Amino acid sequence: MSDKVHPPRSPCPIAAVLDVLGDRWTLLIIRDMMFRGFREYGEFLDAGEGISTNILAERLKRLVETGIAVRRENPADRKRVIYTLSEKGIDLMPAIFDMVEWGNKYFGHCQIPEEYERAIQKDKAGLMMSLRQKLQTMLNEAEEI
Amino acid sequence: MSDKVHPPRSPCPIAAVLDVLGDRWTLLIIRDMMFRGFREYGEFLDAGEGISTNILAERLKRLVETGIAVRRENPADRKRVIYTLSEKGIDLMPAIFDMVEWGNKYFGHCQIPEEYERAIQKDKAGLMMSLRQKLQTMLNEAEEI
DNA sequence: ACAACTACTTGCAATATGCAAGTAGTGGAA
DNA sequence: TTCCACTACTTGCATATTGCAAGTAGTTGT
Repeated sequence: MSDKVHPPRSPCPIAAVLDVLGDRWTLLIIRDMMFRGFREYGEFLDAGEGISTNILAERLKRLVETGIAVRRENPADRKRVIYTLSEKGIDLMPAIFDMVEWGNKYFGHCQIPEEYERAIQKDKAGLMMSLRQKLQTMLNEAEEI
Repeated sequence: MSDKVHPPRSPCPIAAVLDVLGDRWTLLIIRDMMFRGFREYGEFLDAGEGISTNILAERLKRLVETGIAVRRENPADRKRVIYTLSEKGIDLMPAIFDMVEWGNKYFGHCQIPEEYERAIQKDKAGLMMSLRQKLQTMLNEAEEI
């Protein structure tokens, strides 16, 4: 996960996914974009996971380079930079939901709120649909700027 | 991803998942167990991804420690060690399928065979069910030893 | 004009990884 | 029974990546 290129990987989708998401931080940033609505550098930094500034900057750059996130400068307030999930990023939702469910099942010490768990079990597709819509809206707003 | 413990993470399932899977190799080993039926150290080593021996050994140990895989020595041929996915490991299947689909959609250079893709689109649940059964059988056989 | 804010960079020490080589316990053939 | 190959690892060391602390640059509000 640096600027350097890794040794070439096999032409397998999983290997390709790992080239982008296979580190300790990237998916947490995506999580904060997807579930917590975070959009700014400072928000990601204070997300409570203790990521350091250089790593955050590098990962955000990479997310943009790989087309998972979009970076916009706000002309109305040019000191703020907005990061939003792209379509490609939003499409990670099923995989991330599955990971949440797996983690929730097997790691007792870190579970999502029970009401949220019930909501998933009751209508996962619906939940995902409305979240997707929300993220799509955020993306469109970002594009308008 | 070493023997040392990382800085503590937030109590979020995603963070917990990343503590186990958040590196460049672990998921590839799981993939080989899940889709290719690999079970031995030597098979993983020659899987074509270029993992080095020390990393492979460390990751296998970690997979066992975290209960994702099971390690058995075969009394009939004591130089062979068999690694098999546990229930917990098998339960990663939905997430991995989703990642495969995502990677397949967005990384043109590394797609799964088209017939396989069609099979997924046609009857994903059925595919997963039969694969799960197969892995369950492998796990049971390993337990019998 | 200045202080605070936001998004980064930079330098360096601590960790983790990759590579090459070596070890230990079988098992099978001679 | 001896020896060679095989399998699953370990070890040592160079290189790469990360974490931490500090610093910089552009912007905004006062």
